[in-house]
Amino acid sequence: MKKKTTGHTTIKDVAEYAGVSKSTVSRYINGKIDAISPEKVKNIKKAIAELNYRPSKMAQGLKIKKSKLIGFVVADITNPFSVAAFRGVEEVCDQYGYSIMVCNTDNSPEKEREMLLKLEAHSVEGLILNATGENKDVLHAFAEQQIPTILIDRKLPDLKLDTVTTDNRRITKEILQKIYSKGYTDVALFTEPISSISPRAERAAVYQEMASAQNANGLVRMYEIDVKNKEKLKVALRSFHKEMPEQKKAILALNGLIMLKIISCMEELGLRIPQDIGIAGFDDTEWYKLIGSGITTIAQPSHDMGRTAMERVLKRIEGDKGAPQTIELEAEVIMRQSL
Amino acid sequence: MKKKTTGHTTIKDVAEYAGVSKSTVSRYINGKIDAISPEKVKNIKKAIAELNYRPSKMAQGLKIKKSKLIGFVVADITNPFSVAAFRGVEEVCDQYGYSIMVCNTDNSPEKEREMLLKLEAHSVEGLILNATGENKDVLHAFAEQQIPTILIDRKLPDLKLDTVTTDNRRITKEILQKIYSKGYTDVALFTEPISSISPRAERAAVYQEMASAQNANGLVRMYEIDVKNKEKLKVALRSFHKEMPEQKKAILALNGLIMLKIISCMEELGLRIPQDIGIAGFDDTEWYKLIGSGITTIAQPSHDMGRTAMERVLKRIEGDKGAPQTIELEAEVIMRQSL
DNA sequence: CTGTTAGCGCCTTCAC
DNA sequence: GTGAAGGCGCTAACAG
Repeated sequence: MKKKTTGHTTIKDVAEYAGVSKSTVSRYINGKIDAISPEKVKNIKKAIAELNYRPSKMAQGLKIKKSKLIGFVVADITNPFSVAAFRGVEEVCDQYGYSIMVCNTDNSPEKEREMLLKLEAHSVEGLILNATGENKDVLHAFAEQQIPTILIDRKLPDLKLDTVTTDNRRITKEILQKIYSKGYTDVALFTEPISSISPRAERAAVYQEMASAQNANGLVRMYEIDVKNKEKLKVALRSFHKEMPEQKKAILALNGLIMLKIISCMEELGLRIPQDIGIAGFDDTEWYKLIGSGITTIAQPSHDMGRTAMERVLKRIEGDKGAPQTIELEAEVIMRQSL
Repeated sequence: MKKKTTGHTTIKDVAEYAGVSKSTVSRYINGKIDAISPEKVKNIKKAIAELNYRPSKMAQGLKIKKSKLIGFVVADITNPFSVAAFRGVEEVCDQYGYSIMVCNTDNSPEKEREMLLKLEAHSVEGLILNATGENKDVLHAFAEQQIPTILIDRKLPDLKLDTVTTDNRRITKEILQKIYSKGYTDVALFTEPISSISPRAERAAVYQEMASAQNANGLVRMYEIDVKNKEKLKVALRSFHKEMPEQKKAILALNGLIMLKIISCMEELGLRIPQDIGIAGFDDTEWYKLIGSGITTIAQPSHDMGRTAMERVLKRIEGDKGAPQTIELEAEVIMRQSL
């Protein structure tokens, strides 16, 4: 009956130490306490404490087919959105005893594929995915194995999956209206490549409609920029500033990353905000209010999106077989002085 | 021999479909291909592809005692340091087929304890920990089970564990020298509660030495601030600014979070940087160069710290039994215009 | 080269 | 109330 001092303690050790069978220990672990005689309960409790026993999730999982693992796959962990969403996911995971495997795809479909396969191999019970737009086949495999998958932020139209996003169209319209109502007559959109990323596409579409109706001469000015290429961004910025100098100019930055690059380049070019060009964008950071006199932006409920997504996962795990639903959370325009 | 269309495919399914035994499939999975007749190899490959088979890590893990899981526990996922370090960890994890369970403790020892126990239950093969300073007993349990644990950023003096940090003393000294050499005569330290967090303690200690030697009247001015309490911070800021107005004043912010709060409060108080008070701090963000004319700061090699920590974990997993080592990476002062 | 056997740590009938 | 037995999906000798 002496304590082992090394290696992992198993249910067998506990059983022997407590002088009962493995079954009884198992019952104890699983809370069937009032089906065990009080004395044995006491012994088992003591054994567990002294042996420092922790039931192996792997063994439990193998048996009952529940890993207590959730996969959280983000396109860019560097994006504050990802971190905020993570915290939301985490809150509800903690509450229900789930752990989170975090994967970062860097917007690379290949990396995403690897991560998804890895998560599948690890038997995650649910998946929260900020998708690149590819790997439909793997997602299909998840569906076949009944592993609930929730899309976050980015929709995948042809894949009938639960989705949590923002009301991109409405909010984009709202901010553009505010821009135009401030007298801007030449509004440009700066964006990372849209490819098939739904929020980008939706925002761009609304911009196109509104710009062609309200920009001077109906000119739609969309600049697709590779954020790694600062020089090209500067060229774009300079050319936008130079053309039609008599118009009052503003830029709508399609996400936080490109906003950062724009501000940085404008500074280097000696372009003033908002005197030379007004700016507004998506995503909010605490830093925004400290840049110049504050950056006007759209704050997404990132944290809530994470929470909501994980709550959906939970519902599915609990057996909800309802039709996939798309949940749109409300974003909010925060007016500061950059317009 | 027909394909199952639902549920998880197991090694048994593959074996039957390919007309071989489970052992042979197992051999295939584990790369012992030249110990199998070419024809069977072909059949197995085909079966795996058609059945969409992915070996269960849980079952493998149970058998060979390798979960391919790494626990990454950070005190504050919101801190850019955590994200940068994560990416470093991730890089090497990807390379070696490990997955990462990310846990956020919010600097709460209780939450940390829960997370650690959870990770232990999941049989992580290694642990990278940005510690709160408590839970030595659980860490002890990890050691007993030979689960390599690497401390990152924050040391735990009485625990002889591998540790990856920054040369806090040297770099703090360097930046303070730069501050004093710019003619500042009244330098204050603003910090979150130091408690027993090693980088904070080390930075504060160096500050105390240098301030008592070089501040006017040898005055050491340390303000311990709860970052949640903006009012108290403002009071501190105002009082620091008012006392001895004839001295040239600067603040050293002990980390990025408190820096953010300081800048924000100074703005609200109408205090100008650096005319009224010069500032410098720790941690770097891309935003720093855009605030005013740029914030002078210390950039930590966060990403490398993550990489290095994970590399250490790997060495330990591979059997390195050497004495625990403390690896100090070099930080760097980035001078901008806030001083 | 390949199949049979015996577990890994745990849970779950099924008898007692 | 309790233990013995079987099996989750996989690997690792051990015989052929």
